[in-house]
Amino acid sequence: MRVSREAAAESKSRVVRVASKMIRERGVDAASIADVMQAAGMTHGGFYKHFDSKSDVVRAAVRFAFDDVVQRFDRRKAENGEAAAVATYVAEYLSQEHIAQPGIGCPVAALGADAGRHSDWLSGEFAAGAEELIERVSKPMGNSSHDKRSARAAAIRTLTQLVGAVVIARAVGSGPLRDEILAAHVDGLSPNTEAQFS
Amino acid sequence: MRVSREAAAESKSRVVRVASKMIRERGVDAASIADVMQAAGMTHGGFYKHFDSKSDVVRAAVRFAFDDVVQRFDRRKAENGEAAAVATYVAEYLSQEHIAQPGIGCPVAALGADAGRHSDWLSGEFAAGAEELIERVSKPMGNSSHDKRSARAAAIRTLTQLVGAVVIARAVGSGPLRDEILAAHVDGLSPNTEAQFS
DNA sequence: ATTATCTATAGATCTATAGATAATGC
DNA sequence: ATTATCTATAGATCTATAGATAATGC
Repeated sequence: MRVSREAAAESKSRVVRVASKMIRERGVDAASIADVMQAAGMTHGGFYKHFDSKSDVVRAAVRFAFDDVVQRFDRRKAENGEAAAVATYVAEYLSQEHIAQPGIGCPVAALGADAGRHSDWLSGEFAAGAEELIERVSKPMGNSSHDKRSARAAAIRTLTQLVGAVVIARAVGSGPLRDEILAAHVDGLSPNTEAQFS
Repeated sequence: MRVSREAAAESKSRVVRVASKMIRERGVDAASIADVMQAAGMTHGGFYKHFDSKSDVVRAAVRFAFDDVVQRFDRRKAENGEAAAVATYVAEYLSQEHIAQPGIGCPVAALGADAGRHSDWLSGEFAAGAEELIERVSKPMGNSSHDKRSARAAAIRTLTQLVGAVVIARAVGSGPLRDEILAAHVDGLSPNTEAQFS
């Protein structure tokens, strides 16, 4: 059952999309090739015409996740400006919706620990993705050379705080503690950061 | 080859200790019972006289990890007081040693994402562990009723920031970005928090 | 003729159980 | 007699490969 080149390319990108969601939901190890391929509407034997190994699709899936997040940010920025894009990013990041839907959420919060364990072949994607996020969050914070340095450090702290908040909020399960964690950040995230945005 | 009750109890706690380290290093899924038992000096068949299932030992291993962290903190507190204990906790948390040794480090940074995925049977341990950490970090921050509430929120923000910093530092692999992330926190972690400590 | 996909399977690994063994503890 | 540990294995699952099939694209 051969299909056209176009359809084959669509198949491959569908596998990446499905893998990206399933891996963020279940983790790298628990997302099996057979499950991914089934969710993509194919049998698992066909997988190896598109990818050399599972690592290959995991890397592609992580890159897809970062691209998705970054493109969403850039769309916001084009519409409402940088400061508003950052504010929206933060608000959505700390929302119950994001907590409940890791499959379409931040790859760092969902897979950061997995990347630390597979750093030999996976951390490259995370270094690149983190760099793109740092640049975007730091830009509206400062312009002079000194400002740029401290803005970069502040952006890093904002991002680590967001990631930590979502990781812990998910880890403790649904309940008052989760809500308290989210509220502590929505109300009081990085006072220095907010000041610089205003 | 039966052993004494005492020796059997020691075997069980050795399995928990070994499991706690291996699970933090490899993640819940990748730490197999056979590997844990072998590292504990036993064959894997013996496992099921001590535990009903893998979930059982994972829960025990997570609780052991939290106990370890909390006891270390409380020892410091008894020696040097609460404020110093928090400061040391933060400094050690953000150290290269902690990044390099997840097996003996914070269970939230190592396993928070795993807990989010297995929230039905694992998040209870994380909720309890996180609560203990929040109490300890918030105590030196405020005493009056209003102070207590805001101190608790500040403690939560400190903990999420630490967890996020270590998760991302591990995820990006060793290199300048990792060092920059750690430096951004060692230099400038939670200015509001530091102010309240001084 | 090439190749995207499918069927089938090899080889490894993982959780869990069954039954044997041998030392403890009543 | 009880039981902690070991040996052996069942049953499931996972990555990867081999070969067949059928539609594309030269």
